[in-house]
Amino acid sequence: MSHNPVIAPFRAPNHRHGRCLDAALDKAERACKAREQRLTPLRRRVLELIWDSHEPVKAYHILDVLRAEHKGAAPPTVYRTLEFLLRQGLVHRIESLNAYIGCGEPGHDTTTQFLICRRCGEVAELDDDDIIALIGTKAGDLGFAVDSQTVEIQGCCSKCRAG
Amino acid sequence: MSHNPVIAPFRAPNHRHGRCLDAALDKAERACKAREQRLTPLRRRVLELIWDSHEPVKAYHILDVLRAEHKGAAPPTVYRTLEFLLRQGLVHRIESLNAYIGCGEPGHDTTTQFLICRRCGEVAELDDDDIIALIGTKAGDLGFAVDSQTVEIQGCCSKCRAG
DNA sequence: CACCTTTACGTTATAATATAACATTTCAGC
DNA sequence: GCTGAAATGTTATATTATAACGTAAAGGTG
Repeated sequence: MSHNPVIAPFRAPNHRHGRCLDAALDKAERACKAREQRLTPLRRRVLELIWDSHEPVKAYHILDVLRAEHKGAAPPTVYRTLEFLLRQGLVHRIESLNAYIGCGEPGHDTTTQFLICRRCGEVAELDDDDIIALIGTKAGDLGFAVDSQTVEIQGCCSKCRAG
Repeated sequence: MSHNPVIAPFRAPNHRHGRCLDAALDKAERACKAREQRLTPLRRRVLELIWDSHEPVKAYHILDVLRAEHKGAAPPTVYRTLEFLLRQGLVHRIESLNAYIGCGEPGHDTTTQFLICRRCGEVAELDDDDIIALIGTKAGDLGFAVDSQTVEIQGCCSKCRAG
């Protein structure tokens, strides 16, 4: 049996988001420190805004918030910061939504999969070795060498189905 | 053993694109006729532009060509036409590229997978039941009901690896 | 510390992708 | 031919993203 593939689950009823957010920022601090990368106040703030929920966040939403906080904010402010956070594996981009979401396991930079609930908008993140391997094998059978995989699964989460 | 999953392969050395294009347009005509949908000259022309290659085509590239051909062309011309072609399953949208590609099997409207060669830009399309099923199972294990899957695999095709 | 190099951020402009809203034309069926 | 629905035309604007160049702050080196 393979290990638990869930990196970031849909929020449980008892989810304490404050703790979740603190943990994410703390992990980010450590990850950056370990790699001698600078998690500047701006970068930290953007990461915090992304972790504000478990839903993907739009670049221009981040920009709106930053603008309210300081005058120098402009699109490059946001996109450069996102670029850094993506490079460090602290956030992921959801291609099918043009939006960004925090990564539950920054160290961990393999390809992951996203479950996107169309009802509540929440996203869960998986790192499922079986999916990765099967896609690799199937592509390999056709002589294709895989660099990366974009796997985004749209549907309805258990909470929404139950509710 | 499962059936051949390849809907649209990477072009073989002997690929005769004229025939390929004609076949695609012909299938489209039939598919629309069967469903009593109108493949108007505009729609047919856009489909033809998309089938002009086996690479994903950008909406504004289509617009540029249409503009050269007739003055009334504007963004809604293209996006509405794409919407029709997508609805009919005649084209697919590649989310990770914001681009559109012809569908090799219009009837066939299950979820498919794309192999995207970063070197030559060509895209192959698969309908691999094993991938679909595995993703469905894994998501189902977490209580998630899958509506649709976006599977886009980036890498290097066999021709580019060989060449 | 003074210098310098690199990295981060500011600023302005513009490119690329996509949709809203309403007017006009065309087509199929009567 | 008339009519209602579908398709297309037209204008405007929203959304997403990058280019290019200038300034400032951080961190290393003598």
